Amino acid sequence: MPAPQRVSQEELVAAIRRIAEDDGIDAVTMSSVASAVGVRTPSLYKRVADRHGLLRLAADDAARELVAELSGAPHTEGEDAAGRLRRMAYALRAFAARAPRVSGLLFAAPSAAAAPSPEAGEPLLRPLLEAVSAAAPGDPLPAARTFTAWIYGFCTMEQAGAFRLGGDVDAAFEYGLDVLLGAMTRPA
Amino acid sequence: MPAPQRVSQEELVAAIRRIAEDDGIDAVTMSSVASAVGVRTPSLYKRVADRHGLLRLAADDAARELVAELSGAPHTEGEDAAGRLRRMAYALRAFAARAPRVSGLLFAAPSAAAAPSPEAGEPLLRPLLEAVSAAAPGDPLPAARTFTAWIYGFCTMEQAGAFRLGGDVDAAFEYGLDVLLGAMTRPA
DNA sequence: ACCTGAACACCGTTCAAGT
DNA sequence: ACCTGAACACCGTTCAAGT
Repeated sequence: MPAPQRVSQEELVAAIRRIAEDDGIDAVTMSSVASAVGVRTPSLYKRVADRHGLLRLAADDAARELVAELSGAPHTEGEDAAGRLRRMAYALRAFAARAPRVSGLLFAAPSAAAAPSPEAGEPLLRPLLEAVSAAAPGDPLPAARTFTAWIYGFCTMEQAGAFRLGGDVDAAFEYGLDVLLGAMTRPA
Repeated sequence: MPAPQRVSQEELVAAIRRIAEDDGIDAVTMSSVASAVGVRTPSLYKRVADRHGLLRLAADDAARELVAELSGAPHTEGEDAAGRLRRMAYALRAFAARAPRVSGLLFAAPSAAAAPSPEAGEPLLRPLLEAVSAAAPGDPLPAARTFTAWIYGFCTMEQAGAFRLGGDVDAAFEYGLDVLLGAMTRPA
């Protein structure tokens, strides 16, 4: 006798992300998620291949949300490529601050199986590469890699509490952004 | 009746690091480490408060090793601060390539309890900060944070296989290094 | 002083059985 | 078609007992 799904995808993803942000990635267990959505553990295997699948669900959802934010922001009329990159950098950092646990999954998942699926990750990388291409003369790849390495490293370290020497972290972010955008837009 | 320790600190740390690099951080369990050094699980609690303590042991050891390499390299006579930073960057990247799993612990441990202890981490950060101070005019903190964020992000992404678009990854490293050192040594 | 066996509460995962 | 109870092999951790 056919039976309809008891928990929606939205409920499931919301529960995973809530647990991740409240109690950490390690707290996202089959048990905790199952009991959060009111079901027994084995039922989750109908939705997901294994525990990493739960994390990928959260990562994909975060990627989708971030993509929506990046493309949702109004393209100011006279905005140049450097300005677009700057806006993206702010959005990425704000997202990392708002959802530190899942945003860690976006760029450096504990396992490839917990990383966003290629289909979810690609729309996140593409606009970044496009903006770098538009801003930097010549080969955009080294510039894009420098930019993403820096912003990923900065947000990760900030969220990990690695900036322990005091000082103004916002100012350090601006400094880095200025350095990178300056170098990219300066003709080689 | 007093009894001497059965496994040396060196054996213990070596086993942890070997398991971490061979099978991943998740494979560093009380059980796997205990059986690798030929002892029962509960015995490990004489050496370490909990599982994160095992990871910290590895992280501290990696930090010590890296510090030795950084300070061991011969100070070329006429070397300036930018040259010293460049050498450090090469050393960090080489270490990340050689010991990707534990080097991940160095900068972004899954938990603060698994991060290097302050005493082990400080000698790693200090020479970096000093070199940046010597190279960059003005406040060294933003410059140092930009440098460490970039190099951490680059090495992590490289080791995670995140640079999937082909191209010359070495060239991207040189590009980023040139950009950052150039900006730091240029007067503001 | 160090090590151990036994025990506890917890995991992820599988699978036959229920509806 | 989805859900479940029961079972399995595995964790981390504690602690009283051994030497």
